[in-house]
Amino acid sequence: MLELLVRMRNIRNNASGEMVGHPVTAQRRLLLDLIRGAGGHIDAKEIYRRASSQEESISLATVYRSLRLFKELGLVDERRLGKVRCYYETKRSVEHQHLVCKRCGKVLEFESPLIGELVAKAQREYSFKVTQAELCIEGYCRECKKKDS
Amino acid sequence: MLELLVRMRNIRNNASGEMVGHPVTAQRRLLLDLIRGAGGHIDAKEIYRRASSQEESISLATVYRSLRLFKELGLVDERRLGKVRCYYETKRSVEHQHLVCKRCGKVLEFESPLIGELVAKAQREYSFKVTQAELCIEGYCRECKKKDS
DNA sequence: TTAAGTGCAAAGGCTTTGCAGCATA
DNA sequence: TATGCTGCAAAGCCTTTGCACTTAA
Repeated sequence: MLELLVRMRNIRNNASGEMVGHPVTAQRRLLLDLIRGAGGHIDAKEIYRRASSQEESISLATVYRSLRLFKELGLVDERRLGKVRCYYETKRSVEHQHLVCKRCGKVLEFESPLIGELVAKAQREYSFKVTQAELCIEGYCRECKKKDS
Repeated sequence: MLELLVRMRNIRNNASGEMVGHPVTAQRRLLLDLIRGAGGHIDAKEIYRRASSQEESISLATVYRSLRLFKELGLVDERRLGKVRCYYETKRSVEHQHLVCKRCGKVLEFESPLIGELVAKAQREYSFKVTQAELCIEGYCRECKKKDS
């Protein structure tokens, strides 16, 4: 946690080239804590709901503004899973992808070196500079598969 | 084209088990034509813009309702590329994925058998019944890469 | 002290829906 | 003729923004 806050405080260069920081406010600390504690796959509304219960006056606007900042600083990843909503999770060292159940909404994590190969292929064949690769697999999880049949 | 309309007309079962169809209206014909003619990656607003120029009174609601029907009938695929918008394209035999340029918005198509392997792995390891797999790669295309550096 | 963050409320963009009238089969 | 599609306008959902006030450093 500490290192994230340090990173927040020392990340920009101002006009004179000095390193200047983003103030570490109580709200930002709380939100980052919540996202880290959520273990991945939490959306803005749920972050707001949990934050409100600890800090009644926090606003949804602050949640979105903080999420944008965290993204820019590389502290969290934003993923668009399923239909509409964005989900957030703190950045992890190992790349992973998601399986989303269309019936119960459960999100499973999924890892494979093949993703890296796909990215490499895109770079090679299209001279494309890849900044992000997202595989979203939709379907039905083990339990929901049974229930439906 | 013809076969798509036939499909639309004969796709449902009513309460008595007879096949009944969705009426083929002028609007649906026009919209399906436009989507097929667009060669992929067209969004609802653009579909509406083009449709309006041929049929002034058509409404955006009809565009969205038709898109939903086409999806349900399996006539078109809906893909969420980049940040927010959905793009539509007529269903093709070969599965493919997309590379989206963050600078100019261009969408490149991308094919690889590795996707199939990933899906197979998900099914195997998680007992997951996969209905859709979408890989969205973001980054910078050849031209924009040059311009930026 | 001062640049930057915050809450609030309003607005924005995309998509869906209620309703009365109209068209397809 | 009867089911169900259409246009219109309003609403819904998620996200962003303008403004005046407050706060971290």
